[in-house]
Amino acid sequence: MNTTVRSALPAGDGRRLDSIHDLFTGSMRERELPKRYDVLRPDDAHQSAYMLLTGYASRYRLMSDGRRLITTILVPGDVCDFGFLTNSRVRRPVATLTPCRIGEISCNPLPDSASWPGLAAALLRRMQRDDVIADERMLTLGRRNAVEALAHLFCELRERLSAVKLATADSFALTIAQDDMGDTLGVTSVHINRSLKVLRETGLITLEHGTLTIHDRAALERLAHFDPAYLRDEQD
Amino acid sequence: MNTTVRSALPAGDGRRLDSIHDLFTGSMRERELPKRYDVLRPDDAHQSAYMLLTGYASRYRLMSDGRRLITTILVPGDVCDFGFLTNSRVRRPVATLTPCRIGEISCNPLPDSASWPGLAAALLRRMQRDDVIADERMLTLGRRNAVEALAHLFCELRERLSAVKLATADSFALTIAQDDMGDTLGVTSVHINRSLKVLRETGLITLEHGTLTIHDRAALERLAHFDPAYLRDEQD
DNA sequence: GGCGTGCCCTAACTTAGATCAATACCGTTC
DNA sequence: GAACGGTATTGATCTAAGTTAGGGCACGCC
Repeated sequence: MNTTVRSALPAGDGRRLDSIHDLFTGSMRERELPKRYDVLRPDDAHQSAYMLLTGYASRYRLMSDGRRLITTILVPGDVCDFGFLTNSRVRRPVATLTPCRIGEISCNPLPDSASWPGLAAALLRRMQRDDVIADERMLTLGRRNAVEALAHLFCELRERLSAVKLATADSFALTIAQDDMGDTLGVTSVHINRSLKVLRETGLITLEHGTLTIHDRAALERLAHFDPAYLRDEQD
Repeated sequence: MNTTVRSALPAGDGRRLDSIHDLFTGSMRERELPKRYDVLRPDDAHQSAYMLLTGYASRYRLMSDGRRLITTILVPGDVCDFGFLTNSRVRRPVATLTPCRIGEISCNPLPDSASWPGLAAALLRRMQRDDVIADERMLTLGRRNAVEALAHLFCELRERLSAVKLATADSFALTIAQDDMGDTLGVTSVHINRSLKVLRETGLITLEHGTLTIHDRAALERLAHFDPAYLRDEQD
């Protein structure tokens, strides 16, 4: 159906499409993007589907007076936006936070959801996972203080990066600027800096040369009220 | 597919299923629920799909120490949760904020998405609409002050209720408690009360006997940085 | 080498919103 | 009609975070 996913794959292609990985690998074009590059601009048509391959990117919202909020931090393996599934215009801008590599597939010869139920289910699960991540972020924005917020962000990123083999039990590359962390957690970069100092002085973490090291993960998770359950892909 | 939507409708049913309305009307069972009733409890299986018919309900998140955030306010016509589309457990609790009437349809003989592409597309559009509403709420939580937040909430509710003929150009029934507004906007009910007073004293609104009246909608929208575009169902 | 630019870090002061506490105002129920 | 539970309202005080304004360091560029 043209409102969900367009025409079917060229017949005889023979590929299995049961996961998002299947969808991208093979047909995707890779691009290197600099820091602060706009991947999706509001009101543009969704021409392609994008997957982040390396680096950090963000979905964000701007206010007319310059206030900004990063609504989602994207890590490698994440689909930049699911708007390509409907024939809509871009509603949420997406931009890189660091230099990135992204994979792009054209929207036009997109496989039909009906003939690839496994893919449709995988897309649905991903969308719902994004939703619970968003809910958790809302809880942070509305009810956690800055130190808890930062702790929670670190726990969440570690967990998500760990799922794609980019984090160990206690460390990962964190190259996001403090300004961007501020816009993610709804505070100023000055206050991010202060809160970072608290976490450092409590001995919970160190952050240097773009690497975050967690010294006491249990304590950090307790401080953040972090429960990894919401990130687990329950494939029951 | 059992991970997306289960078995097909009994053959020969003959109904068209091109909208969410089609899905519910006919096969749904109606229930009257009191205020503060749990519609969906975390970790339960999704047995049914629910649509709110009258009243206000909420998706929310709790922290172990009692802090709460309402992540979504549901108005009549809204689907309580889309988790029923996958065979997952309830991840986000849903509860009524006022006495409500809801429509319930069993998950088991749910129509197959493949045979009802119009329905699948409608569901997808609804989910994406919820996402942009969530993003806008995040902007509120992270970057708007309490008066702006309240103004924005009122503008958004008016717009959404207006789409289902439950609001006029300048008024609608607002029976949500100040406590719940606080948990929606990430502030205390005391501060909601004070911000409400500001809006009243500025002459922008009155709120009495459960009815909100907007006296200067343009001014309220300007104050809130409200742009109704994100709510419009662009059916291009 | 000097200079700009983008981050990081810190301090001093201000403010939005939290907390605590008291009173008022319902609509129910006995 | 009294008693009660839930909600709204307001005041006084406190605090987390904002604002403003620096200085520092690393980098790429002319």
